[in-house]
Amino acid sequence: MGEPRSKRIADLRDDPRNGAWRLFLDVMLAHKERFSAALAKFDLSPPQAFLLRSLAPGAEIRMCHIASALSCDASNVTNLVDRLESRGLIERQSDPADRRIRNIVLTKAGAKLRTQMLQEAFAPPESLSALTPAELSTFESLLSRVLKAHQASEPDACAE
Amino acid sequence: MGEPRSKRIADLRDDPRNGAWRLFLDVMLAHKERFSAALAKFDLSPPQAFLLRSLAPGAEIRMCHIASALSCDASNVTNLVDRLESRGLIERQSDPADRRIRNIVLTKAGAKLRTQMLQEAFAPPESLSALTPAELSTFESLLSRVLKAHQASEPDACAE
DNA sequence: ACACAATAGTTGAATGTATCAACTATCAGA
DNA sequence: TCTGATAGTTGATACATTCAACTATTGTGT
Repeated sequence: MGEPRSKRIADLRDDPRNGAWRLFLDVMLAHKERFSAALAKFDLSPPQAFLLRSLAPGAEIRMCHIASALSCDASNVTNLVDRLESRGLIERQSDPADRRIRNIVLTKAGAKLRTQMLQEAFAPPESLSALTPAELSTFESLLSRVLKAHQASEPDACAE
Repeated sequence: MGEPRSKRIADLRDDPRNGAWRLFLDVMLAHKERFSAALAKFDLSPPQAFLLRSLAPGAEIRMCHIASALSCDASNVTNLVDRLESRGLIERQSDPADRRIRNIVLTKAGAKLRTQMLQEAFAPPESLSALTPAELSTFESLLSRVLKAHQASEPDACAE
């Protein structure tokens, strides 16, 4: 029990990942306002927007995969899908091979709204222009490696 | 009206910021689960956690500044502060110089819980270790410049 | 002083999010 | 065929979020 507390604090301070992650979260927070404002034009909430983002046009995706992509409960997905389906943006389709499964697909209107919404709400922020094209490329490659490292450590929550 | 649609799409595809921002959001999404799980131990919701994070121990901060830091409505801050105060984690203090203002401060219990919570829920993810210390330093500096560029373009919402 | 606008914060209503437990239906394997 | 796992829904509950309307207070211009 020499100096456990100050040692622990020093360790945390010295972790070179700390500052990077703190800045990551701050950048995230900084863009919440622009994001919400852009979504308001489409009458979409953030979770609804992320759900739409996860739907590739022309592709079908199971609800349990949406839950895993959004890291949320299955019943939450039921709720979100209900709202978007009632607006005619998506559709539930039954899977002929497994009748438990409901495949979600974009409607024509949904695909159109999704494209516009992605361009406005998910567009890169102006502040990214502070980086040169070379720096952007570096930034992208670093993020890509972080994401891959995460995916390698964490298997998909959904079975199959 | 030569080829407006394909030109627009090509422009978007060519924007070097696009891939970087998409990856940024994917990294954010990827860590939602770990974040929520860590917060569950403290019975805190994400907004409550970000509110606590914005409170420096020993410092006082106005509610309108919290609203601006969290990019949310003032009445939402009232709501969040109510909950945290009822748990004894923070306190409202009146400002002697301006009686409209309520300054928020951490209680002793709040400061303790905040420290533990920051270390678990806001700790850098393991996936950041995929980067070398030199790369982490680059990553941090790039994020810092993006954040600064944002702050330069957007003045604080709160007066003063 | 006075009227007036701006600011800080609260309240109540309305809607959406999120989780949990309990449930139905379906599939897959011993 | 029994059993357990999986996909999804439902209802209950709590919290988040915004809006409009409101009180209280401060600052400004005349």
